[in-house]
Amino acid sequence: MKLPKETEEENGLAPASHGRWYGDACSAALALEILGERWAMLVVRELMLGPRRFSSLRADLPGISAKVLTQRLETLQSHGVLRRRKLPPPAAVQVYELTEWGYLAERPLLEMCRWGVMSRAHDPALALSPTALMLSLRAMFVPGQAQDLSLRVGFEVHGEHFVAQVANGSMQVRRGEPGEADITFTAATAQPLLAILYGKRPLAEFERGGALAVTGDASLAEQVIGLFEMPPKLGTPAA
Amino acid sequence: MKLPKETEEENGLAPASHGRWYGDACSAALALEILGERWAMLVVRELMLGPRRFSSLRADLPGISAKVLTQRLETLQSHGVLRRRKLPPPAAVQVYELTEWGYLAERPLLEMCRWGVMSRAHDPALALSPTALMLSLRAMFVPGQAQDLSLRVGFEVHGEHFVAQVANGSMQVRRGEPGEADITFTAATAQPLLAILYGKRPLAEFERGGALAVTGDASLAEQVIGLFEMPPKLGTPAA
DNA sequence: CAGAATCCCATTCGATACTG
DNA sequence: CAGTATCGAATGGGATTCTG
Repeated sequence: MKLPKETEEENGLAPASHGRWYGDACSAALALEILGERWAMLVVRELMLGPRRFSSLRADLPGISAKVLTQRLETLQSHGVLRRRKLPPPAAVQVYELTEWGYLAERPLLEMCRWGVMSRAHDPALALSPTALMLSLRAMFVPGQAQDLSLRVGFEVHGEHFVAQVANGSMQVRRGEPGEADITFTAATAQPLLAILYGKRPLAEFERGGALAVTGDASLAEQVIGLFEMPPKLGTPAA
Repeated sequence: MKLPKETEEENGLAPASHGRWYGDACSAALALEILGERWAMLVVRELMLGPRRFSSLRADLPGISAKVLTQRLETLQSHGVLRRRKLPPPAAVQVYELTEWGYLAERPLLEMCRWGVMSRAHDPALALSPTALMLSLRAMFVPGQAQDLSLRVGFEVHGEHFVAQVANGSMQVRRGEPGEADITFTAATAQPLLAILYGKRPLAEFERGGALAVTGDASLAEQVIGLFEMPPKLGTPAA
């Protein structure tokens, strides 16, 4: 145990490639070992809606350093959660992309979302990346409200475009160009969208203030808002 | 930031009672802040089937030190995930117990289970606490297989007793005395149970070896085994 | 821009020892 | 039994710098 580290740096796959290990057959412990490391699950979150570049990831993970991001990407790659990929020649940039298994981490991630939002310590006023916002939509989506609804909702947040496609009581979210949607919400930050979708604040208030624009079939707005619901607060009030 | 620590130990509830903070409105980030700390989610796991004592927790979390367990219990309590409770006079011992919100962490926990088990790095030969075994049952339970089944399955592992109650296509697990069940599996460790329930190894093999005993209506064993299924392996093989 | 390499402090972990 | 106290070692991770 006190060997001056010899054959421990060579293999990026040993029992624990970063030194800790629960020694527990519980698969949750293994998952925690991989996703529970600081920043790891948030990196996965940022990749959940498609491949991203290093600097793009860094921009949406406020506070992460280049070093730590590099380390996490390496570790996650060694565990098979993501891979490094070179885009074909015209672009020729390098991106990080979740593996099939990595994409399946959406379920634990959304459950963490739903659990965390029940805490009274949750503060929606903090910064929220476009990807995190779109994933929160999936977390707070109430299938029952969408049984006979079929529509495409566009979102443009901080210049990034997404489409939420509602059909057969379920909803997918993907990156997509504007114009594909029946109704589109445009905002510079996530906050006004949080306010109207989850806080159920009147849309007009934010449209007037210029914080939020709605284009397309605006009559669908109320139905869209009805698709989402936040769980009740249960955590400790503040102490 | 360099103050000789004055008003920092007093409040166990500051913005971040242990110093790190993602500064992210994403509720998953908050959940990670609380449950993503080393050992935290495993402590919650051990409490998931009912209140436990300090030494009992420690015994089932191989490798945790008293110091770290104490710290985690404090932090989790300050976040409202668990509470410290004194049992009524006859017993008068102190136990830790999840709050309502704490119990709701079962969903993220089970999703982590289901995700982690898809890794080829998952090693079922490692130690598994009785509680972790019982929760794995809930994680691997396939509702479809139990539609018209109604029975109570008893488990005795390492001297601890549990009952899995199957009805209406769902299954609850709780601590319970032997004799409440239609069929009971008894084993000293979790391994033989993992082998027959998930590995679909023949029951007889372990009964003969004395690693596993079945009492009650043994004809139900096959049906019980059919209730559970492991997801396919997807993670990196080993490198 | 995408990292790799350094530096360095603060935190944290785990082992051991101690206590009501 | 249920923790507390202390200590040394390891690690984490922020900032900065350098490079292809």
